[in-house]
Amino acid sequence: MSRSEELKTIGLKVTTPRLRILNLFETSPRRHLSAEEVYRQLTADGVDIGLATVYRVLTQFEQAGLLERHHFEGDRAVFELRRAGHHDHLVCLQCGRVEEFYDEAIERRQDQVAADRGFAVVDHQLYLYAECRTPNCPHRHRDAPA
Amino acid sequence: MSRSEELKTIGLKVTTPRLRILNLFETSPRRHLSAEEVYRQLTADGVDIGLATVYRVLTQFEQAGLLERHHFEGDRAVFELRRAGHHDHLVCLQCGRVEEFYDEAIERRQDQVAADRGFAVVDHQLYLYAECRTPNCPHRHRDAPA
DNA sequence: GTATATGCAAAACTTTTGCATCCTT
DNA sequence: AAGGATGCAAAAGTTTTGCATATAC
Repeated sequence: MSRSEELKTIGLKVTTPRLRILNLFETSPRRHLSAEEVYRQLTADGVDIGLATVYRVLTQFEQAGLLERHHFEGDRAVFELRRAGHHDHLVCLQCGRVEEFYDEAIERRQDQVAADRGFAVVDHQLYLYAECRTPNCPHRHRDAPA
Repeated sequence: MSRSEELKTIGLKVTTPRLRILNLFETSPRRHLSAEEVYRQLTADGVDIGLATVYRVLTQFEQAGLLERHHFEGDRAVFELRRAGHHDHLVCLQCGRVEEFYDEAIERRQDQVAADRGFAVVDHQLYLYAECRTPNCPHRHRDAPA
């Protein structure tokens, strides 16, 4: 499905800001972006776009299931393209890099824990904050931009 | 250990705002409180305190390991007394109530997942967002104050 | 008495909203 | 042509900071 079709499918008109934002998430090496980062990147790419539009589009994409919103540590939300499979996140405390993982056993236990209490899991967020054990870890400090 | 001793242990002077905030977390039926909620509750109790002080003290308590900071869904952070055992959170999507749980199998798998990737888990956050399956769930809507 | 803590006000930062204009269909 | 989308500016909400005063030790 093309990007334009993808937008139409979710009932949104095909506009430049929406296409550029979608394109950014699909091509950026950084998979987790804040609204501010999206705005700065597109502006740097010469796109005439307002920060308010970025916020509106990100929220729309989230509601349509195209993006996932995360609240890692810190104030601002970051967004990520919702690809085929669900996954959780491991955040490196040295460099801030985010690794993704999926563990079937953890998923099953979550459902079980909820069921034991009379609940059914609708969604979940699991973040592991961890230190790299690799000798001479080449990662930059977490505050460094990527 | 008394509350005063607890404060001295972490290198903070024993002041009224700090004692009242600590006392609030130790006695409140609501275990998860935002800065604004702490401020409103203490003000209602007749304590003369500023919102800025609440933020400062909460941050100090977090750094001292007395409180844990959470970013559930939404913008503002909530704080919780760090009691004996670690636990994770199950948030009811009907009423916003937070249930706590601890699952040894999940904890073990988290360590394993990180180890497989060359990391050691320092901290983690796991939130389950779930729907109550109890017939005639008596819970209020999630926006209702508790 | 000295260093720390506080309250208030102002600032900084993130996100949302009002509105006139522009664009998609 | 009509309704939705955009950009800008202003507003709203959360958290931090500057500073004079007050408090703990």
